Amino acid sequence: MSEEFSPRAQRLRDAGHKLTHARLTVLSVLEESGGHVTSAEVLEQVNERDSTIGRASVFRTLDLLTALSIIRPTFIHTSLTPTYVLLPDGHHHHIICTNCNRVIEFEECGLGAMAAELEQRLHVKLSGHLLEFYGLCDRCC
Amino acid sequence: MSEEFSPRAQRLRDAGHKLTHARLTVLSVLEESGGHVTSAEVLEQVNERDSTIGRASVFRTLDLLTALSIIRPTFIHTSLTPTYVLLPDGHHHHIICTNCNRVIEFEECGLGAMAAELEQRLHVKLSGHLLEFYGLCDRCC
DNA sequence: CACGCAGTTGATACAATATCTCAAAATCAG
DNA sequence: CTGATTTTGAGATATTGTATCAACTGCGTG
Ligand SMILES: [Zn+2]
Ligand SMILES: [Zn+2]
Ligand SMILES: [Zn+2]
Ligand SMILES: [Zn+2]
Repeated sequence: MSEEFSPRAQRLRDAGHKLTHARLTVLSVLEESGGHVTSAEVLEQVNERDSTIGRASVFRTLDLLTALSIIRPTFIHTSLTPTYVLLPDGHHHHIICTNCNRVIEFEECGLGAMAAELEQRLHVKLSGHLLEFYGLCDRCC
Repeated sequence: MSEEFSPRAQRLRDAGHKLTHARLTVLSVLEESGGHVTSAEVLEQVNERDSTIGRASVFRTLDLLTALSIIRPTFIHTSLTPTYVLLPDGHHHHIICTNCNRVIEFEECGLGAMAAELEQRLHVKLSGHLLEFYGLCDRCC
């Protein structure tokens, strides 16, 4: 009986990567976070669960998950630390307040048609997208 | 007779900021770059034009321009350096190849209606957006 | 279920990148 | 021009990510 892995872990394996303890730990931290976590927060959470996992592996895993379009780094406020979001169905959408840096997520998106058109016209194969609006939130208007 | 400034410089002034030499230099570097420049590239270009401008001011200006939705940092490959793009009419769109990290820009976007709907429903005031697709480019398919 | 190899790891030193501090300078309204 | 205020620049410092490489591990094979 083969062990059960999360769908995202399966995607890692299907892409030819090993399901190591370090990778599974990083992935579970990301999955249990509310989204928009910085690398420092991921490092801290990973360390809480298993302090033997090295920093380098955490960064390597974040890069790997990014390459597989499982997560995506975005810049909210400082240019120094990106925050990572999961791309649950391949996409993610939010509004960033340019005054208070609050992030408002929203779900709906009608970008399927645009993606299909781009794929055909530019001969690319798209696996996800991120849509960010900037402006002032209701508190800052 | 008042000096002429670029529309983006005017936006800075209108928002209550001074049009200093450092800020105008950073802005002109960004405007003359092709877009997708890293902070290191901006620093280098600024330094070429006026080596007396300090690093701190360049970073401060990048943050300020970001807050005003004049530019936007995005993450292309390494997690270490964001690249900045101008938001010419408030928006920018590109496709990032998750294999070779090539960036393909495209112009068309039908997000005006979505922006209007979000403004009304969430009581926000939007000033721009960034749309990123991820996938494989034509060379990597 | 042991074997073995390629992929992966972790410790540490290192590199790259951004922020802080504060006296001095520059902007710009009046 | 003058003065109130914002902004600057140098460099030390903090933060964040990478390189190196011997040791280890996942996992296919038999
Ligand atoms: Zn706000
Ligand atoms: Zn979407
Ligand atoms: Zn490519
Ligand atoms: Zn657009």
